[in-house]
Amino acid sequence: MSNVRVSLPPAQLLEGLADVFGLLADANRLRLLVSLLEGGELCVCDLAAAAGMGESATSHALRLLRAHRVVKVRRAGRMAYYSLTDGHVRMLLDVALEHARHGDPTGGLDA
Amino acid sequence: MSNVRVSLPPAQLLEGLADVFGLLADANRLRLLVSLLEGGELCVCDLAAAAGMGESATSHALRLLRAHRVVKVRRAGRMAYYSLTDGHVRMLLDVALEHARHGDPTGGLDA
DNA sequence: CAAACAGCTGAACATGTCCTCAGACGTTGA
DNA sequence: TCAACGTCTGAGGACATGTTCAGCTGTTTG
Repeated sequence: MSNVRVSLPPAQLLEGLADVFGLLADANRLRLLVSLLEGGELCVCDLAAAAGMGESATSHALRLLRAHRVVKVRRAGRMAYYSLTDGHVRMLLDVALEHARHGDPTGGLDA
Repeated sequence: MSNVRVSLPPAQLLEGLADVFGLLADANRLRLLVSLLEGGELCVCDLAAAAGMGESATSHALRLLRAHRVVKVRRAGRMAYYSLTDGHVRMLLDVALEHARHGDPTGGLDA
């Protein structure tokens, strides 16, 4: 052992960070979020169609994203319109997408 | 239904993105990565100590990160020195940490 | 009102994840 | 050579995750 001292961020911060990354760690949720990033405000059935997933699964996914304040709802009659909450997630999404799209082909990451 | 057309990135890109986020979706792995971000190049036992996890668990985690080209190894005798691969992950880590540390307190994300 | 609609929810099930344990390997030092 | 060391690995089990299914609420329409 080599007496290395590394000062890590507090556990709470890391757990929170891991949670947020966890929300982005699912292709279907990414589809929903990217749809919202482009579409602005969409209802559940449109989101389901866009992401190609069942409406129940979509609802479950949105529930999760909502619980973490990543998306917000506006209810109008029997419709529920979802949109992105301004926050870190939006930025992470932007950054990740930007670099994944026309990113380095030999890029540091595979898939 | 409202005839909304949203053009999503190809499935392969989204899957890959989700995979990468998945790697960051664990507090222990984050600890390892942040340690490497600060420490530069560390051996398994130091990483284990820094992250406060067992050496077997550390090895398993590093194996995963290695398989995805997020970290690389340099072997010297019976030691294995790990370091970050330059790539998207490093940037995502930087961005996320930066904004999580002195980020907005009312921030767009909870935990 | 009744039926269709949009969405929400909980249960059940299948997968996946991450840890520990035990043991293996090659390396180093006595 | 033998034992300690650093690391790696597979098996096993506990736990989390994501989907579907069935049924529910509230809203609009015929």
